[in-house]
Amino acid sequence: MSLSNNSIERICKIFGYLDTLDKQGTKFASSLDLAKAIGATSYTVRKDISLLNIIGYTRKGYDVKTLKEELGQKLCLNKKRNACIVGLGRLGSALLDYEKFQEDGFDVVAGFDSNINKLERIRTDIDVYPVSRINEIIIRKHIELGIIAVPSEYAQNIADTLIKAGVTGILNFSYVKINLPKNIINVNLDFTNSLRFIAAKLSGNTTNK
Amino acid sequence: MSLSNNSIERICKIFGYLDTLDKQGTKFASSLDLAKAIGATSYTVRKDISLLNIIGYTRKGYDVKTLKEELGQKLCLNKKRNACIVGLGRLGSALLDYEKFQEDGFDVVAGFDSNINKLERIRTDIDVYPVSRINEIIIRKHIELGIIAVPSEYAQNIADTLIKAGVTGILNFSYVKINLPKNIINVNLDFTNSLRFIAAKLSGNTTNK
DNA sequence: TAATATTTGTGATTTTTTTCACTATAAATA
DNA sequence: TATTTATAGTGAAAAAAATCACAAATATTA
Ligand SMILES: NC(=O)c1ccc[n+]([C@@H]2O[C@H](COP(=O)([O-])OP(=O)(O)OC[C@H]3O[C@@H](n4cnc5c(N)ncnc54)[C@H](O)[C@@H]3O)[C@@H](O)[C@H]2O)c1
Ligand SMILES: NC(=O)c1ccc[n+]([C@@H]2O[C@H](COP(=O)([O-])OP(=O)(O)OC[C@H]3O[C@@H](n4cnc5c(N)ncnc54)[C@H](O)[C@@H]3O)[C@@H](O)[C@H]2O)c1
Repeated sequence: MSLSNNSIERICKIFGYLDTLDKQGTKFASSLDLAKAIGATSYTVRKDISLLNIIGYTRKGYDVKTLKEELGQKLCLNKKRNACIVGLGRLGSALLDYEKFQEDGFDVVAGFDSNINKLERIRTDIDVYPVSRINEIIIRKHIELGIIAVPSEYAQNIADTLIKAGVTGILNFSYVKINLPKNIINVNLDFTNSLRFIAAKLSGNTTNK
Repeated sequence: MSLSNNSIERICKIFGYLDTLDKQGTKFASSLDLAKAIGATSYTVRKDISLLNIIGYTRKGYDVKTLKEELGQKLCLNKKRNACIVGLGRLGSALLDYEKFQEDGFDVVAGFDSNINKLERIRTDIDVYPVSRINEIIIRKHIELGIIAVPSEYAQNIADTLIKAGVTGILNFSYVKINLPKNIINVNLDFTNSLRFIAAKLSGNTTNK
């Protein structure tokens, strides 16, 4: 099996939308329904799904529950994974209390910060620790994913620490690109770049593809 | 001029990195330096830049200050734009106090929430208002960009309200895709999808392109 | 000054991605 | 039951994107 990043991204969105549909009690969804919900075309959706050898039903579309199950299986989205958040400032503490991660199978089981006072003051159900304990806790709690919400100048260092401890996936909210071994999967979310993208498109001297 | 979304995204990242280089005092950057910093190849970077008719210097690369200025000009990233945040909960209030938006030319000039108690309790330098005043304030403060951080079920409604008031760009942090007229530019940032993407790639049964 | 090394700029090529166009199928309807 | 309609599946075509390859330019070094 071999999917492009674009296909993976689309399928992840479809997966999320199927969850919404399922909770609403919707039984079937056509490729066009799915396409609209994720901002793609129906051809692309059908191609993506058929790349995974999943089939739908003529004149009905895809069975919501089944498709979600199968997509989840093929992309390993059904398996729960443990995550931690490093940097419990404004953004990190918001993330720490975002229950949806858990609902979606990403269990945030630890938070880390370098500021001991902050650790004492923080109110949350999730265990929080000083950064000095990253290695120990990641191993003990089998943490696979690291979410980085420290000031950008420390992001690379924290990433290195996380990886040394065994984390294999990193979601980085700082605005620096971190350099990682290529077996580590990494996504950078820089909100400023999203605003820039919007501003650039608004300026209009670009295609709209 | 006509740039693909991919090119725009890369250029936005380059723009941000040039800012970092400039602050460090770095004078020149080669296409390879830029490529590494944004996770692309040097060819692609050179193509992107030359699509904008910007030229570099043989054996030196690009002049950091000049390139930043020119990219900013071509993509309208130098112009300041006013933004507002709707939904001042955990995420929204973190965003409200994120100074970097302002440094990068995005002035967050208003926050809105439906909860009056929250508005009274919130501590921030930015003016906050009840949602009933969205229309009035957006017009009065010339707000072009709306950042949506309300619970997902209200996101579409808030988007409609923002657009009616004149906002033309939307950054949506909720997990629903909002439907918008096509002259409105919109980016959805769903963190769960980023984690899913990482999980899917970790599972390994995908290409690494 | 000559030789060398580095880096841009870009047309050509290759690869990837998307879209099209059409068949097959089965549900709904007459 | 026959007809119509909606929708999946998919090879082929088209479009888009990325990469290559190399000439041109100029800084550096010998
Ligand atoms: N606040 C936002 O809304 C927002 C928006 C976009 C991006 N970000 C990015 O997220 C990151 C955090 O931003 P923030 O606004 O939450 O900052 P913040 O200053 O509120 O919080 C940073 C936290 O990291 C901790 N910290 C500092 N160094 C550390 C280290 N070496 N190890 C562990 N913890 C450490 C601090 O004690 C603090 O609690 C930054 O990289 C920022 O660019 C934040
Ligand atoms: N907390 C996070 O870290 C996080 C992470 C990813 C995505 N999100 C998304 O961001 C959004 C906000 O999440 P949150 O955790 O900050 O939620 P929250 O419950 O802490 O805050 C939501 C805020 O929106 C306000 N609100 C509710 N309805 C409103 C309306 N109609 N108009 C204006 N304001 C309204 C509430 O009063 C509250 O202050 C959600 O869509 C969530 O999915 C949050």
